[in-house]
Amino acid sequence: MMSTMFIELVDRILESYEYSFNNHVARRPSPQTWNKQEAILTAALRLFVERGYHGTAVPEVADAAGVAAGTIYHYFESKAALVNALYRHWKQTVTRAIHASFPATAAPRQQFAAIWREMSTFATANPEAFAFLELHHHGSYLDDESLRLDASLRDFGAAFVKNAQLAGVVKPMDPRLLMELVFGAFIGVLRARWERRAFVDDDALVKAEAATWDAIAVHPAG
Amino acid sequence: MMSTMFIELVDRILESYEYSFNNHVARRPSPQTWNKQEAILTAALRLFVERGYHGTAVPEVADAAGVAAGTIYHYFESKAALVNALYRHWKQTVTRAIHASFPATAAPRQQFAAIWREMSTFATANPEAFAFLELHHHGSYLDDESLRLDASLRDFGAAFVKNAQLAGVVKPMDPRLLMELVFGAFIGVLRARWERRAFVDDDALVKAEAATWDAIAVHPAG
Amino acid sequence: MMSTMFIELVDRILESYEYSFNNHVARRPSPQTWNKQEAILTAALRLFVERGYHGTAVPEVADAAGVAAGTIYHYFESKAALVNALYRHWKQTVTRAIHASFPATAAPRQQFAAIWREMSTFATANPEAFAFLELHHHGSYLDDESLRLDASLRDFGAAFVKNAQLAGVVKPMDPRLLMELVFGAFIGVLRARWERRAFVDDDALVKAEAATWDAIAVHPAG
Amino acid sequence: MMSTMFIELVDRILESYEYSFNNHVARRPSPQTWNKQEAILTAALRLFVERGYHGTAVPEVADAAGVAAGTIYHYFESKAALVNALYRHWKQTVTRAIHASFPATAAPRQQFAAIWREMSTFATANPEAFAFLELHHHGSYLDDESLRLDASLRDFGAAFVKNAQLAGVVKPMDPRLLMELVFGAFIGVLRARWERRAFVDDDALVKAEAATWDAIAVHPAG
DNA sequence: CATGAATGAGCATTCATTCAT
DNA sequence: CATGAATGAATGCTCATTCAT
Repeated sequence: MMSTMFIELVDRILESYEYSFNNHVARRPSPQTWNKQEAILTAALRLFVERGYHGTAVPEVADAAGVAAGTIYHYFESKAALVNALYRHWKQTVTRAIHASFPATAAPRQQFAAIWREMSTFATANPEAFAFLELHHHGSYLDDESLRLDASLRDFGAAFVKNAQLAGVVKPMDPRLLMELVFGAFIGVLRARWERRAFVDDDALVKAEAATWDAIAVHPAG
Repeated sequence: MMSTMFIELVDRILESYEYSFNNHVARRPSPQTWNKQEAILTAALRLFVERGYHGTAVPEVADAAGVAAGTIYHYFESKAALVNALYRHWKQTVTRAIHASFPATAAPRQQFAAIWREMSTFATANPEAFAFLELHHHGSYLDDESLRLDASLRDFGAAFVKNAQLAGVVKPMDPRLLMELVFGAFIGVLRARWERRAFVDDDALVKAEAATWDAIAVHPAG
Repeated sequence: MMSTMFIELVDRILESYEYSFNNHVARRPSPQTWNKQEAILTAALRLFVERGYHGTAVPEVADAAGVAAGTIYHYFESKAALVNALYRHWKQTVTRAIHASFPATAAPRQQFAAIWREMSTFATANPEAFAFLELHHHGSYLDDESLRLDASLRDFGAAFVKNAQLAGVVKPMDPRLLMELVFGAFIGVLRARWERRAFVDDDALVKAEAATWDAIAVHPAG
Repeated sequence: MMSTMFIELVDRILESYEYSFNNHVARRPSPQTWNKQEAILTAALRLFVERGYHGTAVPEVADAAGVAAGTIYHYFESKAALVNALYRHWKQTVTRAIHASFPATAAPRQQFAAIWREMSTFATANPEAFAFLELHHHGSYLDDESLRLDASLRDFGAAFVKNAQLAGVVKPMDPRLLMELVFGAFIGVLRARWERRAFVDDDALVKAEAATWDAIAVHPAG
């Protein structure tokens, strides 16, 4: 059974979907410029992943996007606004996907599997976006709104853990700690795949999911 | 029982202890200059963690270390040599600590606990060093020797997992995957502490260790 | 009579006129930016002559040209590219002038006078450019193309000497040696004027020409 | 017959021999340090010729000389003092040699041959020193004393020309101009050898001497 | 909207010189 | 005398941002 708090959290997250990456955009683009903004974001994603934020020059992004350097400043107030828009866009995408597929009435074990599966799907379909979001340290340039989005996904994870603990199937520990442990394990596996230190196919991801569930699950002979 | 391969790996790691962070230092310092080199390394560690490699200017490091900008180039050939010396120094320190306390004849469960305990001790005693080593993407500026050191610690972890699998106490999956999953979980927990998203004391670390063991352990009823 | 080899050389030189100093320029400038590029080249010429290549700082060139330091790098890839563009521009100018006024069908004595006159005109009209081209040691920063241009002018001189030797009016010695001797004498005279060690007007240049012809000419009684 | 003026000039030059390259030296060295000073000068000569004055770092000179960087400042007040000492040393050496072998009572033709021969000998025996003295533009760092030494050799040359004109064997032109023309021709030939643009052996030098004499000589049918 | 030339502060690095030992 | 660590101003060059077109 779902706790009230969890339900409320989920609602709050749904509301936050309103925040698009246009929040920090200099102007509201007309349809025909959409392609240019998208081209900029796509180029920026690749370059930020390849060389990092500080290692990527704005004119390089412009070149890769096929636009002039000045054009970037029509769509984004600054380099920092660009990286935040990127971060927000993809963080919302993954958050939305997780939530959309979350089986609110299923058992925690199935919910866990669903979350893991959704993150796997996202990381497989958008490896650069996943690398950008989770494999980099976004030290100082993320703004409050970006950090809030990140926190909201973690809140969701922690709420799920708390709920599962109420159901008695997850270890009675700090839910935040367990949530971070699970995310850490997932990221560890995906980073190993990204950095080609391990061969990780769908089957391996499913097995890793079962193993990670074991980490937080209550075991008969614990 | 310990496999031969595992023993050999451990020996190779012991040999690699010879490499000090003076390997990539421009000049061999005399005793009285040691303080200056240490001051540079300490300042660089803090700043690289705070702002990242590309986000930190060499003159900033010099200021923080209380030396002139040019002095850094008496001790390190370049900014890249400095960050590699730093990386190597701390990676060796943690590798050495793990190995020194590794109970080669104990059961895998105790070995796992020892590794986790040593990493916890290191991360608690040197939080900045741990953040530097594990929370950053060390993209393009790490050299082969630094990468080798990182790989050697992962080899050790994978060898441990393989050995534990031979003993039948760890799940029969790709040992590299399990190793990365465990490291990821550990880093996740420590990152949560570093970024103040969770209160993680020694007790919590011990509990997290038990949970993470569950992730890779074979369980009676699955 | 003109030797075939000489004719061919002259043709090759004519072809090389295609190479403008924009060859090594970072971007192709639009008409209105021409002034800035020219301002940079003019300032660089003066400063390189006054203080030498290594003795001139790029920001000094920028100041003298009335542009920002960074602007230089819009027009030239590097300081070395700038000095090569400068060298090439003026070397081509003088080479072109010599060739354009070369009386291919005249007697060697008149050809010699024409070459000398053209070099004199150039050195008088562009004293800084001549000083830059001939009074400096262009050690390590000249690239192959620049060296090729220099060589091509010397080839032309040597070919002229060889041709004049065939006509029996020039001493039967290594034509390259005679050519270098003549160029050296010319540079010596012009350097004396540049460094104000002698008063050298047009009349003096004409007399010096006659004297230098005597150096290579066959004399009745030796 | 030798003019009085010429004799007096020669005397003044002889006096100037007193100025050794120790004039601008920080301390008067004791015998055992002579080697170090010499080592510094030898290393500096080579490096200044190879890379130019501004292109050579003082610590590089120290390295090449096998001394510490600070040691150079025991012998020379500054980098400029070092290059001036070097210039003076070699300029005096060549001046002394020319004068020592100058046949004061011989005919101008023989005197000319003697000067040329002495310069050839010097340039052959000390190619780096000759390259340093004559093939480089010593723009801004030569001090008055160095310039005076250079001027005194040119004065000698001009006086010789004037004397030969009195004897009626040299063209009646500005003697300074003829002197510069002759030096220029000589330098042109030697530069061609130094830069390997022509094969110049002793025989070629003798022939070049005869040619250069023709440049300034009065010819029957001029 | 879009451009890209222009800016100038900031970067990593060098190097002439000093000075404590 | 001799050293070489230390300095810090200066160098060649980059790059986020602006703005005239």
